[in-house]
Amino acid sequence: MARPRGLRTAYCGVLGPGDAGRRVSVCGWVARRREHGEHLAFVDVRDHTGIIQCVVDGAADLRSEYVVRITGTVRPRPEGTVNDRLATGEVEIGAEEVEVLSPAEPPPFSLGGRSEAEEPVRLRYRYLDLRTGRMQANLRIRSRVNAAIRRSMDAQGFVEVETPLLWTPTPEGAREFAIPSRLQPGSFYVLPQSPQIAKQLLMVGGVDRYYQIARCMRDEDLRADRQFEFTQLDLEASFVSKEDVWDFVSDAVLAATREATGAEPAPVETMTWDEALDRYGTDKPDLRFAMELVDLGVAVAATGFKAFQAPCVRAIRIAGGGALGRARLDALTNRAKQLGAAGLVWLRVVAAEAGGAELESPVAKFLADEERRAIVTATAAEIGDLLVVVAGERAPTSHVLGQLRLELGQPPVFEPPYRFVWVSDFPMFEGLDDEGSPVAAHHPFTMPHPEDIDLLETDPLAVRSQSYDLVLNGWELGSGSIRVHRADIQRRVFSALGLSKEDAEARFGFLLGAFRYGAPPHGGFAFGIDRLTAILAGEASIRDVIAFPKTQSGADLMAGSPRSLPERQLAELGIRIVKPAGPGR
RNA sequence: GGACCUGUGGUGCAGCUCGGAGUGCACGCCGGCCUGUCAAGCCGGAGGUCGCGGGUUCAAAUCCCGUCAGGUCCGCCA
Repeated sequence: MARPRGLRTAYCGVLGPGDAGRRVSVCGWVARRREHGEHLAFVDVRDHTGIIQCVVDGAADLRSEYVVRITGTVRPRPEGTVNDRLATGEVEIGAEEVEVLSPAEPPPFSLGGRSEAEEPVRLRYRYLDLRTGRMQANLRIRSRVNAAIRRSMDAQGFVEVETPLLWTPTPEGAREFAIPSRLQPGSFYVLPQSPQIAKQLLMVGGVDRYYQIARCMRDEDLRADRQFEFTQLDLEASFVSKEDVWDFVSDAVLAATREATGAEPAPVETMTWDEALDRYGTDKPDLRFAMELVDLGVAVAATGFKAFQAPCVRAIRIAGGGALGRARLDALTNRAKQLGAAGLVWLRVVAAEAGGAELESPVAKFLADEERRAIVTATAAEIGDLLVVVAGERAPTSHVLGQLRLELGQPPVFEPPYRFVWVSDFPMFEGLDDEGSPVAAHHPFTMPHPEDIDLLETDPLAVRSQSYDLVLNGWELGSGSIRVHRADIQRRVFSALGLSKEDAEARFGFLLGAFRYGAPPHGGFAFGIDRLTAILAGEASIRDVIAFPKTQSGADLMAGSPRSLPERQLAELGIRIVKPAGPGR
């Protein structure tokens, strides 16, 4: 707690019996008042530390949210009037002087009430919303998360370097925000979607270990976990392996978790992308709950049941799900189809006449006795459970079951425990573009897996990369990779991407130029601080850990952005509006 | 670009399925009373374009169409 200065000699929320007898001045907002005629009034004063009851002998001409300075003597409350629901409930201030520093109109919504206002109202009056305990706590958690990350980076020898916000357009990746140049009308800067290229140039520049708590801007659609502008811990280091990068980042996120929650988090786990897909049906597994995907390939290898004659047959076990009714099961089937499955087979695990478990299902008659037994064994199913089976190609089958797993079992993202996991060995390329060329899964400067480099020319889709994601409770916190630092490998990657030498030069010329002058092997990472903070603060949306966030349509309900610009300003920038998107404001 | 949910005094809700006078609840607000309250209490009062536009109907908060805003998600986010 900071030492009180200025108009105050004490903070409201920390006064206790030990302060009895002290003459103090507290400053804050009137949270509530309880008046008893002209002889007695109770005024609850709130600052960022909490609330203290002040007792005024006489009338108190105060209203909610008036800003006041109250001077008086701290005293124990009279017997029988202690409020044990209030941290300061054992004491009160006998007010001797009440100063109104600033009167206030009644706020549009209650700041300490039982029910919270809806988000549009909170966002319109964000400066009031920030006064609530929830937002005060969230901003302070965020500050401590940042501080813990900075301490960790500093202790690991990282150098904080700022990179430009006015950057140059890069043709790949997320849609960029464009900034018109006044001095060179018709030319543009862009706001960085990440400092990716800048930090690689810092490695060429011999910085060795760089980090930055960096703002990034992406002009893509918004979500609960995505804003136009967001903050990430961005880092890059030279002469390191991916395990080194993992150590750097793990230290920072675990320190932040300790700092924000006071609890000791489990070490960060590791898993390959293949394993994540097979066990959880997603590249961002939530390890807090089981319901893992079980492969039934062996169990039904020789089946006569057509639906199970597929390259991949997998199941999830829903403990106690046997009680689900027909309507619920039909809904589950429809959901699976909606997600792209050909169908869904459900099997209830019931007690068998001969003892043990047997399966009850519309399709049970198509399965041989030993197949049903093998399924029960493979899934470790118990009586009363429900098994849900999907068959088809490996990736879509896993994705459908992974999604069903989340919809049936996933707790809110912020619910402890905090299960961090590194997911590594992503494929280098995912799918093909319109021209039949592979598409980079991470970015084209990602180093291929050393065992797979020679597949670049023969089987590019089978090439694994040295990239990795950090996942927490099913949210992707960030991603990184060991980068290509050698011209020959870079040429082969570009070639695999269908990029000619000329195209590569035109798109990434200045980076490739830098690499000609001695680039150290390097790798790095970036993770979203908004997302990490939201989870640690117990929030399901990053808007609640951002002071002034935007709505899903990209509007700032308080400031009124975006808006049109005066004609004069547009002319100066050499901009003419062709199609007004709307009436403007 | 698409799917779904929401929109009713300042705030949070109910009313909508089955159309019948802006009906109701809680909080807040204004005034009065009240010397130990703490979600203070008691009495009284004010406050509404039922998001907006159109349609159906004798009659629309309620049914239909469109639209705007907010949210969740898909696409998108190398």
